[in-house]
Amino acid sequence: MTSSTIDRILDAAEVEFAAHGFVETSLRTITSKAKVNLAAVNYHFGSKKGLIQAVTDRFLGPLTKNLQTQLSAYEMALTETQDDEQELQVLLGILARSCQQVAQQNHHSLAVFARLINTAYSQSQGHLRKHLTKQYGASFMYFMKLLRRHMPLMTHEQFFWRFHYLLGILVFSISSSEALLAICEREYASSRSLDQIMADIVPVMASAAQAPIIGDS
Amino acid sequence: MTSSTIDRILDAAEVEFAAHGFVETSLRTITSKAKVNLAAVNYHFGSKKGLIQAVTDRFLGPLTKNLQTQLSAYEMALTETQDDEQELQVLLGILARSCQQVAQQNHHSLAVFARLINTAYSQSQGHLRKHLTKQYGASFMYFMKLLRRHMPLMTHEQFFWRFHYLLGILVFSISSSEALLAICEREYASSRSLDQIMADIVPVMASAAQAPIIGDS
DNA sequence: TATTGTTTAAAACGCACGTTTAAAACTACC
DNA sequence: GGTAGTTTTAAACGTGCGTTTTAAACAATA
Repeated sequence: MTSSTIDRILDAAEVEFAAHGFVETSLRTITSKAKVNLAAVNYHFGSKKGLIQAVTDRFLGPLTKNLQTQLSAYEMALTETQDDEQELQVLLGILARSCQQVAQQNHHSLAVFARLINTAYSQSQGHLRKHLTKQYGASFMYFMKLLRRHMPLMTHEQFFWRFHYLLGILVFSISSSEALLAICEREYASSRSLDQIMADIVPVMASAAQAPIIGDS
Repeated sequence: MTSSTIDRILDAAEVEFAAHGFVETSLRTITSKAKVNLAAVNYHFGSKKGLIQAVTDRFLGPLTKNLQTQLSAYEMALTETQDDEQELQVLLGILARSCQQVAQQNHHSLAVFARLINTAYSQSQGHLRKHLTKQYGASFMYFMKLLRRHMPLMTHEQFFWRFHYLLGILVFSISSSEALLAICEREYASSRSLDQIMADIVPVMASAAQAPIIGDS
């Protein structure tokens, strides 16, 4: 099997990146966990940056594809006269479920995704963010366009901010999910899962989306 | 002036930590920006970890103190028959304003704070999180106790999750504020500030807090 | 089987990091 | 003014990192 090395590197890297982040994970720990020679990363991926991109692309591709198909199906069925509140929750549910389905295939990819978004937005000179929006931005633009319809009274700027407040719920929930689930297990003896979190946040995001506008511009 | 070195280190460290995070900021860049000898950090703070703690303590102290006094004042004036929705916004506004006021004294401390929370919740074996809750947890427990009154229909577990969803809005907004403000400036030619963001998110958090409960437990 | 191209292996390179050291400079007090 | 304690300085130490190199092992083809 020729690609066994590549896959083992990607799997190990995903786990370590999800647990300790990009910079705090060394190629030496990745390659040792993958039981692969150290030089294999640079041989197959060129550099550590190339590996990070390969890891993220592996789930970002399916995620956007999944999102895209679900969104167009949603837009098709939109003409029927339905409750706007309900439609909003369906739309937000699509986003949550897309994340969820990607996570089902690989439990760690979603944590990597959240880290990716967080680091991308944490640097104002966001080359990573620009790369993400250039590569996968179309799907998210599509999502934003559909979401925009449910917040017609906002200006574009107000919607921009509100959208990122909603994104904060999603990203923080995912990136903190491991810690929060552990606390929940210990404190309330309740074994939840990431699926339940993703289901939980949909009505919360919907309410946040519909909150009155106060901004002065 | 004896403590000039210490203060210059703290100031420079805060700026660099806010901009590039803890691990990606080296003592060499900090000491060179502070125009101070490299060894000064280890001399005055013992280690890099000690410096990080000193930087965070410098604003975490005032923040919790500020929060504490505002919360007790809030609790005093609570007996009057007021709109619950309005009181909730006041309470959330206290949290936002506490962050805001700390940020006014030092523009970068709030970004460091957001990074701190993010990294604390990103590791499930969160020694940093436990240290934070042990050191400053009392004020946040107090806040949670007051917030809890506005969500009486939830179980403790449901409240736990909902609280962290709200926290996601706050933390993501702060940690992404620099990037988002830059995008907003470029895209909408609108010069906003962190103060406006803090004011913006209050009604959003309030709506998120009041969202219906769906969770199965 | 010989040859070519691809993958793995072990070792080393250069670099940046946090930290330590030991002497110099400074400060304050007798 | 000399001395003890504190702070600053310059240099080096050891470590771990990403990366490169060179050769060996392997695979496929003729």
